[in-house]
Amino acid sequence: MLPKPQRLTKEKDFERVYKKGEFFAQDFLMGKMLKNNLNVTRFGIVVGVKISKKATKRNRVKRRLREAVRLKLKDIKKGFDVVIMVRPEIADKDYHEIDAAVTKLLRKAALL
RNA sequence: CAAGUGGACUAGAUGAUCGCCCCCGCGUAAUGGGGGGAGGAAAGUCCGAACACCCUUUGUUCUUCAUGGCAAACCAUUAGCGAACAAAGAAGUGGGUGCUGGGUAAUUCCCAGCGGUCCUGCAGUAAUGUAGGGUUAGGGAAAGUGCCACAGAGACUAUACUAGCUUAUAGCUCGUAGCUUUAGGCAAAAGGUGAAAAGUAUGAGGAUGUAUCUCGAGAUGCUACCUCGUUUCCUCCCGGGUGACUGGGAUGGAUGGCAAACCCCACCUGGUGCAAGACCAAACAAUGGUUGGUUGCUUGACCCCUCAAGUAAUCGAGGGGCUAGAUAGAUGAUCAUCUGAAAAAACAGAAUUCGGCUUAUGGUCCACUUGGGCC
RNA sequence: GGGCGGCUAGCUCAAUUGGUUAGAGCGUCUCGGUGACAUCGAGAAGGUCACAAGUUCGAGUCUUGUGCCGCCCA
Repeated sequence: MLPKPQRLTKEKDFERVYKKGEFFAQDFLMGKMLKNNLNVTRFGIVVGVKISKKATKRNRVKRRLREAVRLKLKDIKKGFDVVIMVRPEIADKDYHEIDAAVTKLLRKAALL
């Protein structure tokens, strides 16, 4: 799990990133990012019902994504709000594939 | 051995690294230390309750009018039978339940029983009875309405097509007799239709009628009606049972099915739901809505053990235990080893709480049923 | 968390208050027609009425349970 200050929690924060954020994508991952004028980078992870109707599978995907992001936190540039979204193919991927995709995604966004 | 049904138990272990949530009367300048951290279904939301607020009624107590002064502000309301506390839910538009007794906070749930029904065995000529097992939404059809397709003559006010008897009429014929046409009446035992044919069924004997077969007579099958025996249901009487029901007897009687068709009867039911509600702050003249936060939030119809009551569901007493409480939402990720056929081993993620029901599902064990093999 | 609705042919929809063999349009296939195609004409195939159980003589229709899809409430 991410430390609490580095989570995106408020509905309004998500709305702001959705409307004004810069879009990028890689494989089965998508993201939007926006400067937040803080000295930390905050992450929000969105896994919708379309990924799977089973709550257990969605939770598994979210945990793996968070873990992949958490292990890279100290190398990530500070001062952004990032929302990560997923496509349905992620349901069959194991942790190592997700980890590799997250690395490529963050490099593409120039956060890493 | 295989399959099915029912029941009980279980839901990987250990270690390493990196993390998250809650608690601590452990501790610090800070870093830290310790403890706890998803399910049997957490699911579906099909029921029931707790709890909260609102509505109505009643009772008790307190007060005799606090804020504000009728509106420029996003919306609504704003001067009155006021406020607080407690108890109750009358009426039944409507909704729900429906054999009996018990359990429970309560139920459409659970337990035990009664009746029906199905299967197997036994008894009997048969109807039927009886033992075991399964299953059962099971009040009322002599309160009323409605429906019963197709087929069939007729389908609940029964009914006359074929065959039969009979009256009238007209025709053929020499003819009072015979045959035929048309109209009406009688009769429900035969034929054929259907889920059902008019309403208890069945056996024996008599009797009547009829169909088929062969040489007139006989044989076989069905049979109105009568007698006797057994039997279903209704009514009444006497027993048994808390009761649903049931045993015996009597004279009298015979009422088609469908209420998961309308309906009738009996009983239950005020409404909304933690997105309930409460508090703090912001804004407003005030209150509410609104926005942000706190709370409600986990000690509870709780769990475990022993003894007692009860056929059981369940419950009484004693002892012990504390077992998630999040809020973009924790309870994890990766690797290694072990058990294992397989650890990528199923189904699946708490959101106010609890009790049921239903559905999904890996493994182990037990009981029963069916089938096969061996002795 | 709470509330509500739907499911019939490949697609879009019917089925008259339980009744005989579930229909229509589009689409598909075959034949005709054309040098070939379209339009057109003729014909045919295609349904576990979402699934299961029950009530009934009889169920797409009634009852109950299940599954799937969708909508509403901050």
